[in-house]
Amino acid sequence: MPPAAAVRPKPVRGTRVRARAAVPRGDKRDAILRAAIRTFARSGFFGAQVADVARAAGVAAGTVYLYFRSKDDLLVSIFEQVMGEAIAEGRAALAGIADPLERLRRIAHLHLDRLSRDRDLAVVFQVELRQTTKFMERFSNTLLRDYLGILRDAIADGQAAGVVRPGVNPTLAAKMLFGALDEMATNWMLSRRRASLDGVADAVVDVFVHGVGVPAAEGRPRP
Amino acid sequence: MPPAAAVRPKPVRGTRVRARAAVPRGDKRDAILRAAIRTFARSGFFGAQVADVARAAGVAAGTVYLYFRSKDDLLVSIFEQVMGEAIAEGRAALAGIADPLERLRRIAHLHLDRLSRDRDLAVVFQVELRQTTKFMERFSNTLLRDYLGILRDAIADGQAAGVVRPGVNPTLAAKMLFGALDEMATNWMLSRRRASLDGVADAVVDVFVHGVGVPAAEGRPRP
Amino acid sequence: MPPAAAVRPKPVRGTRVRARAAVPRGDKRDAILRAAIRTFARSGFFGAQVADVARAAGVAAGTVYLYFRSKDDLLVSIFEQVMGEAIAEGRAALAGIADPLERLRRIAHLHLDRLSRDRDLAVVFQVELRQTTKFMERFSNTLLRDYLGILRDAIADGQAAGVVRPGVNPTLAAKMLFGALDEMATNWMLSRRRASLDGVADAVVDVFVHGVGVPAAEGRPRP
Amino acid sequence: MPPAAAVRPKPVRGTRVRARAAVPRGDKRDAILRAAIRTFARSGFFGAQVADVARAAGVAAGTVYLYFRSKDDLLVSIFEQVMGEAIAEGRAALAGIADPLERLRRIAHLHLDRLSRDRDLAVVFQVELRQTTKFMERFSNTLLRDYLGILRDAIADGQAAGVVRPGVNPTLAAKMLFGALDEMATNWMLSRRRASLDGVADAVVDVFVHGVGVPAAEGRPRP
DNA sequence: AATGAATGAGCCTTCATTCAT
DNA sequence: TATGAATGAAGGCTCATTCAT
Repeated sequence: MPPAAAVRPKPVRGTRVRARAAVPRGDKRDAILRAAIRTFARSGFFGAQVADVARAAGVAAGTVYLYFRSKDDLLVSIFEQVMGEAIAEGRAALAGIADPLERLRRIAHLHLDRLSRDRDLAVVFQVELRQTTKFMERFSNTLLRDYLGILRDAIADGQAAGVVRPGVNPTLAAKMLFGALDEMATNWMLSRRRASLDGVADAVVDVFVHGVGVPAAEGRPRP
Repeated sequence: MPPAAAVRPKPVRGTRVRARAAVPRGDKRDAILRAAIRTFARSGFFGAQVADVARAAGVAAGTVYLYFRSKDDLLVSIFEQVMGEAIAEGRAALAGIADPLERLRRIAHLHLDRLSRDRDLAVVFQVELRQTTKFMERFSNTLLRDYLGILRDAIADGQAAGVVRPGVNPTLAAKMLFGALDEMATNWMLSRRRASLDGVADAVVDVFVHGVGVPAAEGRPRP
Repeated sequence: MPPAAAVRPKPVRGTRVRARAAVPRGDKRDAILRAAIRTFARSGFFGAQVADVARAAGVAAGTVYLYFRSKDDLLVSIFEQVMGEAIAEGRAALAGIADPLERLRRIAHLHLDRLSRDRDLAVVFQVELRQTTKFMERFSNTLLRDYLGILRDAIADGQAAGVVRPGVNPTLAAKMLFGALDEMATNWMLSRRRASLDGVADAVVDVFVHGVGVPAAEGRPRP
Repeated sequence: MPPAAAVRPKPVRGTRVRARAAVPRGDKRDAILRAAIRTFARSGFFGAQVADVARAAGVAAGTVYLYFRSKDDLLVSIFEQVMGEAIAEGRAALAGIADPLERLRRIAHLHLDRLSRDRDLAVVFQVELRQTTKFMERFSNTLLRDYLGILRDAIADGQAAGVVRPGVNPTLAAKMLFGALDEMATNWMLSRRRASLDGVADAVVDVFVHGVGVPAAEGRPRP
């Protein structure tokens, strides 16, 4: 999906650029990050203690601070790490798709599939990452800016191609689609039942493209 | 043990108003609630201290606990109070409207108008109230359940009336519309510029009802 | 959030002692416990703050909670720790004594000697540990149950051995002796003068065994 | 029992020495005091709130302070009030009894009977009144000083009359008897079963006077 | 005399972060 | 690198006491 997404918040330690390859460079960092996702999802960001994350990662509390500057940094890093992967995955998936509406469909699928693959991650993204306006704004200025840009571009492309109504405001429509997908994700995450999100992406895009109204009769009162 | 001499910390309001009325009830409660909205919006729920809320309300810290059980209760009460008002307002506004699609349009307006009327309130509703799955679930089980129900019913009514496509899943469509409105609200709240939400409600409902696609010729490039 | 730079608050003790020993365990715990005895004795349990105890122990406030669950736990731990030592000491001291009355005499000595050895401890045991029925009951169900049992057994043994009147109820007599000793301890603890308890144990047991009355001629005025 | 016992802590209000008799002078004060006994017994002195006492007495919180200077004063007043009654009762009961040992027997009965008549009062006297060395000392310097004086005098009288062994230290013996009775009271108060204290007083005095030892054979080892 | 709403000082406890080893 | 014991600032909440009515 979005391109670069944020700057590495400056390497905390060991600047030696992986001196010897086989060494588990980042192995422990990953373990801690995964533990953080699990822990934040289960206890909430404020409810979770750094020591809990450390325990879940199988390291000592102090070790967390060898890889992350602070508890906040843990949350930010989750965001950046996951976004980085999502972007790469998104890029690859969208590579050969020219049809603007098909692109939207693909994006919707990627969005929901990725989150439904890992509920803990979904919790972190749908809830914990929105703790404060502080995070929200960061979130907004990276994920959303880029993500909405892609959606908007696809819609604008659709207008150029004549498959999207000229009267539609692409920016507003992009926000709508994002909001709709976001709500689906949140709803799924909160629901106890493991109802899959399969098919939801298609249905969302269908309504988004065709609307709920009856094509010809819209707005026309019943006789 | 004793709190010392204690100087009257300056009367909170005009005390002599309304000679023998029974009004003071809830007066202070409201003041605290309003102060809480302001404070939570500015500092975040976790960042705000109960003492800050009290100060903003012009009362002593302990006074907050005469009206609310806990800091959490403050947040929950904001939610309930505002929701109560919104529901009442909504009911009244929707009373005479029979056309299902017109109902949706009204709801969208109410939704965005109410939040854009008070940015602090918007912050609390769009961010602080979603702090934790705990609140989220509460939120989901009251606001959303009812709210989505209203939207869903309008859509289903639309199907019965022949103005909404039979193929649309009313529940899913309701969530989409809510998600779209919610995203508009969040976006507005985060944006620095005071761009009004005027007109947005209509645009959202337009896309929701007609879709972004070109009516008859979707997928077919224009000549 | 962070605790600031934090200057080492001065090392609590000689840190380099005992090159590679495994001793630090419990070292600090003991220091805190001793500090608690001192602090509770001087300020009373409710009057004392956990921070006072920490300061007296030369550690940070938070450190107390690494060794004890709560302020209450501090009091309970004093009780258990001291009782454990007292019981061990008592067992050893009573080991070779067969004569029931001599056992009572030894117990009385141990009881008063132990408390008079440490006035602060005496205050905690005679006053603070009886704060509430909650503690009282705990106290009663451990200390007293066992302690009274030992006294009662000695008295019953004395009956079997023919040195204690058959008409005496061993349980009641045991409580009386305990009450007498307890009162001596409390009295000593409250008295400003450092009058020693030496000799008191013997006097108490003497009255307990022989009574205050004139042996044969009780009630009959001397000629 | 003891004579004057403490000074009224200076009348809090209404110095008019009962202007018109029929007015419920002190009626409310008594109600509050009784409520305090009940409340302190159930929740402990520190656990009980002044508001609880007020509620139990059927008055407003502020009213308590019209009759008592502070929460502490409530406890002290219970002590003084009850002691006053006990003293009067004791005086009357002991009036015509010349025999020193019989006096002791009477005192023991009065002591235990009074407490066993009202369990809440017993709790307050056996536990709550010993909260702190502060109260303990006050307790010691009034109740105990006077009470022990009476016991000691009786014992000394007994020596003069030849019914008490000359070797006995009257002061020490008095403390022993008090300690024994006190322990009986505490034990009874803590025990769940409502076993009466009837008969206990006689048994205590019996052991106190005759000792537990076998008269002739005391100290003489079995052959 | 009585009320009870309001006060605000005080305290236990938590937990992110550090640092000697 | 890793550890985890120690730190200490911070804050929600209680409750004895006051005082305007």
